[in-house]
Amino acid sequence: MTVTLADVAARARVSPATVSRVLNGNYPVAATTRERVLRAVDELDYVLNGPASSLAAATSDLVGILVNDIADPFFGIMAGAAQTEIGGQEGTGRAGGEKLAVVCNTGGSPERELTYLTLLQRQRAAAVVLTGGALEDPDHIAAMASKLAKLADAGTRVVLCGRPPLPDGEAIVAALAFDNRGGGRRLTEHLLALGHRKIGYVAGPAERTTTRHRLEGHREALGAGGVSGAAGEAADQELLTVHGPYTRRSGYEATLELLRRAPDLTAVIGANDTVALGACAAIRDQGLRIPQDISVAGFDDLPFSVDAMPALTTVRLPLYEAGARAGRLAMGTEAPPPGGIATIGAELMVRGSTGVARVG
Amino acid sequence: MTVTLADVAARARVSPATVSRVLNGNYPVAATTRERVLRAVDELDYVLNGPASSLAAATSDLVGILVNDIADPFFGIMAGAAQTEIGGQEGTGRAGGEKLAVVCNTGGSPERELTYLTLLQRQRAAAVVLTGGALEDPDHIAAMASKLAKLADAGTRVVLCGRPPLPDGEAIVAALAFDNRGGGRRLTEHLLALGHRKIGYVAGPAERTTTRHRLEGHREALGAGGVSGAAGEAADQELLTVHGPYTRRSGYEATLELLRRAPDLTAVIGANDTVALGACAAIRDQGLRIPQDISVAGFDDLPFSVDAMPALTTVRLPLYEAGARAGRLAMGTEAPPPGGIATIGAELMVRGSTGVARVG
DNA sequence: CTGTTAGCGCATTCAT
DNA sequence: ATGAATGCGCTAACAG
Repeated sequence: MTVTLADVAARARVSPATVSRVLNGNYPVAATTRERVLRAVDELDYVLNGPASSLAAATSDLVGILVNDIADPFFGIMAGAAQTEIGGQEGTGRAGGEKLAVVCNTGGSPERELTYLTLLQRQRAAAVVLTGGALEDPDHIAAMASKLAKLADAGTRVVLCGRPPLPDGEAIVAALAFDNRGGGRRLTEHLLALGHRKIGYVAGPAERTTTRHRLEGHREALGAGGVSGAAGEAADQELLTVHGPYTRRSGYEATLELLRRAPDLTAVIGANDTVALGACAAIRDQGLRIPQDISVAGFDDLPFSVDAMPALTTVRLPLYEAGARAGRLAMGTEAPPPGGIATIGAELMVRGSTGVARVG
Repeated sequence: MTVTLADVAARARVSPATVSRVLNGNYPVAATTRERVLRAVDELDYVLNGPASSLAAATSDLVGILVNDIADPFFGIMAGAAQTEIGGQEGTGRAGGEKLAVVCNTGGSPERELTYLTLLQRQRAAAVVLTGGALEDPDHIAAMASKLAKLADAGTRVVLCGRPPLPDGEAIVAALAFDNRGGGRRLTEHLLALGHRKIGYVAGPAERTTTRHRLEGHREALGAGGVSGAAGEAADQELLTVHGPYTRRSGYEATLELLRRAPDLTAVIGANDTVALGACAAIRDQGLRIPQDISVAGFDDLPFSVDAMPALTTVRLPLYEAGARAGRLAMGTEAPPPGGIATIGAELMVRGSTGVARVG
């Protein structure tokens, strides 16, 4: 029924072992023999049996890329870059040594994150790339650390991309972390320099590393700027912060809420660009102008941010480069950074959505 | 070293077959025995060997979802929906019967599309979902048809989502096609009703089904509206059409080109929303207003389209619903439509970016 | 309901 | 450079 290695061997008048060797290309085979075998492969339209191959070799060519939200270009860009790096070597059309880079969407659910890792472990994946911020729940962190350690034990290469290293990060090949704190700080410094003192902050989901780091950078800048230094002002800051998911809707509603709490607001920072666009919509719906009445800033610099009117001031994260590097790290084609940890810079992009704070 | 089924069996004092049965849950096992086995699984921290399992059973739990561009929410939304439907049954944390839904990014390259299919075939994937428009090159169509037939032969369920059926579509389980032609027609009818007669069209990549169908709908409406009926006007239409990739940049540059060719243009249609946003930027950079001077419309109704200023008139495609349905079709949990083919409606969303055509 | 037996298709020793 | 033999870990008949 289905063509096997033995069939190819018979047709090429060689032993199965020889066919295996030419297919895997990791063993010397006479040129004429190889030719004969490849011809037989084509003629029979043979396709290697992956499971059998993986079983015998005790490793597979599967590489998993985990993302929190596949519909968000933030992850799409990183995942696409990693996948290009991993599975990009334009196949021969035949059965070569290509890796199968696949992306798995956890939807931000910690359970599904663990489930996917188990599934990948079950497949004896060659590598796993985890992208984006992590949940800060202690139980989940422990479960993840244990799971990743087992994967590493079984020979799976683990790479973190846009995610800070785990407490006990021995198991991982490398962690590429974004400088969310620094980015957040620079963004707020920019607003302070424009004279803003009442700055609303629509933060991301609570208990996520990304959310916390960006917020910490923001408050760091406020403190250094003397805005939240005085007693009583910490509570004020709490008042000016609202948490929510990374959606336009969250940005819209949180901004309305902030405007209600503090009508004298002169600027709003969004957890990311999508949230910031929601904030823009809310502000305009209130009859206010951007940036004359209220400045708005985002985070990530996704492709559409430059298209907003006015164009969005934001913090650029080199998503493609980070994803590509993670892909190479997973393949073992790039040396890990010293200590296994690298911090990736975040660059402030000043555009039209932020301006001098209005007076009064 | 690594824990196997036999180890679990020994610890639970049952035969390997029994362990296999409780793990796969597709065979009656005494409750107390099952309990004992599951305890042993947990104690030993056993994880099923996927390749071995797939080899013995001659099928795997892998489901591939192919997308043209993972960084584009158009695909992200469909893929995410399909993945939720396929791998969504919140795992027990242990090793259950979950399917592994994975998305593969072809980047629009026909070679990579075929390579991924071969890789999936090699893994003996349980199902494959192909999303988005297809390339119309005859060679590629033939290669795809042949490859899909082989996959189907090997027991892989093939589902098309947002892609028209293949010429000889016997092999596929179902094809869910978007009504791109109807959507394109209604969009242009809307513009004609507003008095537009000179309509620029920034089309998608040539030789793609999606591009052709949307364009056909557009021209159908023009013909019915008497705009391109007269002789000589066909050439005029060619002049008003520019092809390019689905990018903002393409929309921007093509629009500048269209404006150069026909300064009396009163409307521009983008191949999709991203392209339309690029068109908006170009128009504004020329000092023109939307929609007073020029109307702009897109396609897809991606989440950000409503955030443009003014909000984008576009054609809504129910991407999430289509993806979810494709997922269920792939799982076999939903009956295929009659004839295996279903056309999914495209709804016109009129917003602020289109208005009455200026006179003169 | 449970145990026994046989492969699944390939990679890899060892020979030659 | 090639062939022969062995086993990877599991599922699927069959018995019982």
